[in-house]
Amino acid sequence: MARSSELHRVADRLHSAAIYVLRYAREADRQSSVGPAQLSALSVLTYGGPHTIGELAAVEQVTPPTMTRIVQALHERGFVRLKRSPTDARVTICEAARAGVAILRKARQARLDRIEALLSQKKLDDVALLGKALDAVLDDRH
Amino acid sequence: MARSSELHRVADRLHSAAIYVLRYAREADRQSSVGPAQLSALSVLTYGGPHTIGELAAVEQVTPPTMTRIVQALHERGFVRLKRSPTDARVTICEAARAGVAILRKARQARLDRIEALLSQKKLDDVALLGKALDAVLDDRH
DNA sequence: ATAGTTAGTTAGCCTAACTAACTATATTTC
DNA sequence: GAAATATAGTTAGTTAGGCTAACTAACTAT
Repeated sequence: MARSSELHRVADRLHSAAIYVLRYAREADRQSSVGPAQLSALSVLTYGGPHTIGELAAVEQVTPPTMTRIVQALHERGFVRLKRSPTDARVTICEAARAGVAILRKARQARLDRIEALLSQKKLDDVALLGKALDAVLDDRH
Repeated sequence: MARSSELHRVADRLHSAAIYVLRYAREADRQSSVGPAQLSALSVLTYGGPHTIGELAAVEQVTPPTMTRIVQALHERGFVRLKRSPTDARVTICEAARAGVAILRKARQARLDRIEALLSQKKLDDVALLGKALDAVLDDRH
């Protein structure tokens, strides 16, 4: 457990850094035609396998109606397959379709390329240090 | 300049971490009644002093019409003061009002509290390492 | 004085978030 | 086994925040 003043300072720094990094990365999304909420849901389906609407809503921390719309948009574009649960007819199971996986990979790579460009301006040692620090502090959620 | 594979890995890690941290912090905004775009603009005005609409749009990396609306919303709520530039009648100068500074401080602190709670679960050394790494990698933009 | 540029606004569209209220299906309870 | 309740998802309507296109007002330069 960290000293309070240091915690304070790092929380502030992390907040600013997160805003800066995502704002920078988001510029890559403008090409992609699929918004960040849709990409994020698609990412869960691609790397985490099929999920119900409710599960997706919980993972993405949005309300069910919001996830309904996100999934509808993905479905209209052919990026997910939908089917009824065989054991519970209320439940809709979503699965990433081939085109969805492809678009996700592409959009994700565009974001990572931008962040990489940002990091490549920095010293190797500093980047390695950041890698180590992130590994230490963040467990593998999301 | 970092090795390509390491850059790759850190970019990915930083991306995930930024998403996670902001998603977590954003929960604090639900109380606040002022949206993130408004808060961010208010932050620029509070810590950076008066700016024109155009300057704000540039800093926040949004288009001028978007910033017009953000500033209008802040003005309606009494969080900013507006005045014409004395030297150029096209220009609108925005300045944080007392109520704006207050709401910003409160909302910002709520976000930082949440991030701090996240960090306080980690080891002191790891948090300090992250602080060092962020200091090294990010210069003081934003 | 007119032509061109710059600052900002208006209008209209989109995504993505919310709440409230609904339908359809499952489950529980009497 | 019927009624009551709970759960999964949808629909409807609102709000914030992003965009482009097209506009007005004001300044600048020729």
